[in-house]
Amino acid sequence: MEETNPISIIRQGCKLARELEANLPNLTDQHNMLLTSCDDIIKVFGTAKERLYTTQYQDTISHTPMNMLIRQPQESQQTQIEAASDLQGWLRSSYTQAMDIFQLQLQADQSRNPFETQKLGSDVHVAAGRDHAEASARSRSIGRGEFPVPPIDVSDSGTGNSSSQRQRRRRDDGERRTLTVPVPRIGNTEIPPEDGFTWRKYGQKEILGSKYPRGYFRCTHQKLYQCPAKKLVQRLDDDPYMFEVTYRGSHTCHMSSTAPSIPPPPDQISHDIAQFIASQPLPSSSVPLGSWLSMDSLGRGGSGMAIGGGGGGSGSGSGSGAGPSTTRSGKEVEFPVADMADVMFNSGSSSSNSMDFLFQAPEDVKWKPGDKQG
DNA sequence: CGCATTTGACCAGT
DNA sequence: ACTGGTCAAATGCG
Repeated sequence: MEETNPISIIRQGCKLARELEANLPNLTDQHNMLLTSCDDIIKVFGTAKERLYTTQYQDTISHTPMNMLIRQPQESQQTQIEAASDLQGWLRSSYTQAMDIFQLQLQADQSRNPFETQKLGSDVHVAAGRDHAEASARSRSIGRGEFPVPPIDVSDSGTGNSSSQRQRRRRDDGERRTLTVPVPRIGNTEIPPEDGFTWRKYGQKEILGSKYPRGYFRCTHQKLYQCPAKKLVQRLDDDPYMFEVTYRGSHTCHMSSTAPSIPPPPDQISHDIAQFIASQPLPSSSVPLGSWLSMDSLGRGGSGMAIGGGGGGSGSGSGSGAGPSTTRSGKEVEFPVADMADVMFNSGSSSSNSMDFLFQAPEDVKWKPGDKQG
């Protein structure tokens, strides 16, 4: 591409995304075409990100996928932000798609050569994590010779001890992938970054040498699909506005749209959708569907005690837990958008705070770098 | 009532 | 022994 202006590149990417969506009905069966198209879009956005990175956003956007573009409209770059504002929906949905594709490709790539995933990650940019983080992660995992092993298999991990003690699985997923993503500076900054999947928190732990606790998440559908995917989310010590997200395992549940390992019972699907819907602050109808699908993590005002809650003494449920604060997202959107929309808008939307909370001054968002409130 | 989160305890790896 | 990762009871919320 000849363009060098990042915004122009972004526009190009959005255009591609629109074209893709327009042709979506014709391409539903042509996964290769879809992959190619998505890849093109991803590359375009990746290029845009590089431009941004190498020019003026370096400080804030460093390792950021396009969602960062969207998520910090308050300070400088007003012009670009305005120009990009109408693209937000597309960017967000594209980001979600990119993550999906990224996951898919990772899975495919992993099966071929787990060591090459980083290359793919940097290509996709969505996962172009810090080198040192990646390196350290790899040195921790791959360095020990860990490979993706059949997860879920609770039977044992070498020390088949059986007997009465409860079994604890460890390193049931081998591969790790670390990326650094920005904290949304608007809305709730406590919410871990959106990545296109739904996660359920199962633990939090203080990590030696880190100011902030590490949150442990697993796929919401772990049981349903026996999905082994997990992620660890931790705020960076030196940059509290960045999360280091480590993905472990890959989503088998995600593959349900193409090659489901275990098809979920229909009622479970509707149950999931119902829950998903119920937990969403439904936006005004003017907001592109794709946008708010991935927008939820930005502004779910209130909940999201997922991260940083409090280390040693996070007051338990005290936090305005507006319901399940799993990082909901478009993962369930394996269904046609129209269907999803139908379901959603039939569910009785009432709220109309979509973009509003996104761009309102984050004044009541009290970001406490120390957090420990002690 | 069901589900998600919190949190202390337990377990595995180094 | 230490640290990170996971479990599961307790708790809270819708």
